[in-house]
Parts: sequence; C-alpha cells; structure tokens
Amino acid sequence: MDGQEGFVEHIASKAEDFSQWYTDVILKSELADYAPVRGCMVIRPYGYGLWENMQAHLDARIKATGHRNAYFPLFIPESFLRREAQHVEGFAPEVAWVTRAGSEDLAEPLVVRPTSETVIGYMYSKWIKSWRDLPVLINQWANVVRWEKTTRLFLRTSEFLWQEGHTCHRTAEEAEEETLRMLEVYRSFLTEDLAIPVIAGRKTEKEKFAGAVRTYSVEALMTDGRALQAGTSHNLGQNFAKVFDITFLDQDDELRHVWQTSWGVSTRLIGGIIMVHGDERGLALPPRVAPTQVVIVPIMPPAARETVLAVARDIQARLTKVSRVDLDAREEYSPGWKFNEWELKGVPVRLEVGPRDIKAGHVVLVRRDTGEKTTASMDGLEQAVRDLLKAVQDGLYSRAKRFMDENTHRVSDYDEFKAVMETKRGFVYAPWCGNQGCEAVIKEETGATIRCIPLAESPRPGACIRCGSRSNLWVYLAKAY
RNA sequence: CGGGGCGUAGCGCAGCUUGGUCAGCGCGCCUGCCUUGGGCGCAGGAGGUCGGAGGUUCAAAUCCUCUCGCCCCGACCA
Repeated sequence: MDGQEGFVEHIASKAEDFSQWYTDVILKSELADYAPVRGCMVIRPYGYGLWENMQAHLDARIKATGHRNAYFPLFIPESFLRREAQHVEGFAPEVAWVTRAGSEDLAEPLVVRPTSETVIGYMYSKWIKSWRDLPVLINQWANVVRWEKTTRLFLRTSEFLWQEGHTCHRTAEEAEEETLRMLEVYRSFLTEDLAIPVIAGRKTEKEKFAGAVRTYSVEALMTDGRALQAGTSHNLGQNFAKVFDITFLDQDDELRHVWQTSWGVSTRLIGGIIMVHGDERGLALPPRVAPTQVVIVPIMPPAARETVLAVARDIQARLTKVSRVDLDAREEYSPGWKFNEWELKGVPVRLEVGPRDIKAGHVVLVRRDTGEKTTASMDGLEQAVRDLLKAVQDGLYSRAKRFMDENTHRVSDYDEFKAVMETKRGFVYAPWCGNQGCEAVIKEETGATIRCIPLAESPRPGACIRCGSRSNLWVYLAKAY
C-alpha cells in the first residue's frame, strides 16, 4: 500500500461527494453517532472532548470580559414565548412542547427552550431594581431544542449544545458596545483557537434574530464554498425589557427599561472545524482544541518490543508536561493501520519511535496538516513538539485564510455573480442598495443570501449588484448552511 | 414541507424483476499461531424473527396495502 489512493478507503472522497464525506468523517472518527430519536445525535467521547476544549477556551474569554456563568431552566411557560411578537413568530414553528406530566395534562403547556431570552428576562425583572445593579453580565452553557425539519450532524440537530450570554445595560450605547465586544470575542476565538478565519459583520433586517434590534455575526467559509454562520451577537434594544418589565431606577430618579444583548455559539462550530480543515484523509483538528495533540506510535518488532515500549512510555511522560499525548501501544493493529486511524481522527502530530530511531537517538515527527515528516532529537523533544503544535495551528489557519481569500470574488455584474454561485461558489463581495426586494430576488435567483455587512470595510461608492442603484453598502453574499 | 434514494449480521452490500436449497458475500468481532517503519498473513469460530403490521398464496426477503425510520438535494433555521 504505497499509493495515495489506498490510504482512506473507508470514507467517501471529499472532492467527489462532500456531503457523504462529511457524514463519514464524523461517524468513522467517532465524533458522534445517530441517536434513536429522529434528528438527535450522541456526541461520543472524542467529540465531547473536543467540545470541552472549545468550551474551556471560550469560557475563559467570556469570563475575561467580565461575565459569570449561571443556569436557567429547560422549560419555559408558553405565555413567556408569546410576549414578544417577533420572537414567537420566529421560533414557534420549531418549538417542542410538554403538555402532560404522568397522566395529567399541565395547566399551562411548557415549551422546551429554543433559546432563553424570555425566561432569563423574567428573572432579570425580579433581580434588577437600581442603576447600581447594572450591568448584568451572565452566560449559560446549556442545551436547547429546535425541531428542525431536516437535520445534519452538528450543523442542524433537534437538540444542540451551546452557550448563550444575556446581558442588561443602563444605556443603548453600553448595550451596543457589549454586542460588538462579544462579536470580537467570537472572532478571536474562531481565528486564534479554532484556526477558522471569519468575516465579522452586521446582519440585514431580513436575516436578524427574531426579537433583536440589530444582529451581528461571524461568517466562515467552508471548503465546499458554502458559508457557515459561526456565531451571533444580538443587540436586543428594549424589546424584551418592555415585555418583561425589566426596569431600574436611574440616578436621576427616573424609572427606565434596561438595554439588553444576547449572544451565542454552538456545537455547530464542530461542523465548521470539520468542513474548514478536513481533507481526503479525514479530520484535521487545530492543536489548541484537539483532544489528543500528539499520538505516539511505537514500532515494535517482537525482539525489540520491551525496549521500544520503555522508550515510548518515557517519551509519553515527558510530553505529558507540554501537551495532551496518547500512546497507542495496541498490538492487534499494525503501525500503518494506526497511521491511517489517527489521521482520520485528525490528531495534529504523530510521533513514531522504533528500533532504528532509538539507535539514532531521535524520533520521527509527522504533522497532520501537511504530512511533512521530520526527525527530532531526544534532547529537547518537548520544545520541538511545542513548536510543531504551534506550526500546525498556524499552518491550518493560513491555509484556511488563503482559501477564504481565494474564494472571495469581486464580480462586475449580476450574470457573473450568478455564474460564480453556480460553479465555484464562495463569498461574493459586492455593493447592495439596501432594498429588501433586491435581497429577496438575489436569494431567489442565485441561492445566495447576504451573509453580513462587514464591519471592517470603509464605504465607497458602487452600484448595487442586482439593480444598479448607487450605494455605499458593500456586503458579503454566499450560499449558506 | 417539496423532489430523489434507501431499510437483509456490528458496518457495507448481493439476492427481489420471473415467489419454492436465498439466509449469502466482504469487512469487522472471538480463539490460536504469526507479523509490525503506511490499513499483515494463516487456521478455526460466533452472529440475522430480511425495519414493523396486515394481506395474497400450498409457500413471501421477494407480490400488494398501510406504517415507522434514515440519507441526499431544495425551502427554513445556530
């Protein structure tokens, strides 16, 4: 088996059948499996370990910006959901209900939370009395349920895990600052920890969260050319404050409604990691969040078995101090089998050690992103591994960034735009007149939606890609998940 | 919710058109031996009410009806 083709015969080709490849990778790498309930999945230990590492990094960033964690209940009274008109309209179609307990019908039906603005708003109205109580900066890690019509592992499941932050502020300006602050937290988390480059921007009226005044998002580009909304941050204004009567007595003795935000990212990000970094051989996990960062594969001919194992265990002990390291000493699998297995699982660095290496006083290091093999001296191995993990993290980011840049198209007219969406897809960066009619027609005719109005760009005159009207508004468009 | 595809051993499948030695194959799994630098080899072995319920028939994995579930592509959403 020395040809490229034979390496990963157990998963579909990414180039030929992206969707099947995506599903195969998840199942075969043991990130997750289908549950007996329609649309639900089991996050297996390998996938959950990945999620825990993602949580740890993001949680630290959330706490570093002054927030604390709490936990609110799974069940929400039906009446709560109905109080905010846009909110109920947005979520009602996908809400799961509890109407009975044991053999008794409930006096008031409960919904299983699709998001927690309402129940948290209710609690905030009890807790907040004075301007001195503000801001309230609370986050929760939880599960939510949205009964989607069709589902996909990690990207869209009936139940998913996420964090949702819910804050209250004294002024509109503070709320807007908070909304943008958390968008930046997501941007840096995605780029620095997950090695996923993103476009940060504002959603259009049509695409914003049900009940928000303004929604911001970070948008990532998958390697099949479709965009993924990777995180959202909403400025809720006083919409929920008014219906839940969240008021405070201000310094000037005036009773005022608070200004709120909410923001979240979910296990959907795992789907993003797979589709941004994965390749024909399977997963490629960013070292910062990989459950296993280094796997040691000992080469153990019977005669050298004890010697090699002793060295491998010693290396494992040393590397444990600088990384998450596993030793794969299973005897029922050949080294070649293990190489493929760990590549499928996306482990960033593989360390091979056998009789030849021991004699030479070095080990073989192989990086997952490029497949590049190097040798590293036994002396200073810790530093070499640390450097290599950093290099893989950076390598994954640069590769993804280059892909996003190369697949962000400037088009000169509407026909070219349509052609791009039909062939290579990717982002299209173009002026838009701001008219919802144009937005709808674009979606109808090209399948692309306005992903966001970027924050970073400075406006300059252009002609709307659809109608030709003069506009300073440049937007990113793409087919989205 | 529209269009398409599919449910036969843990996984992937053949068999169905033309009912009757069709309960079969590959992988995986178990036992033993052997091997180990890119998915080793040999020998033996375990495992399936053919998604479910009705119906037709002397006889149903195969034909008919209903039903449950899954995947893909769209529309909707994180």
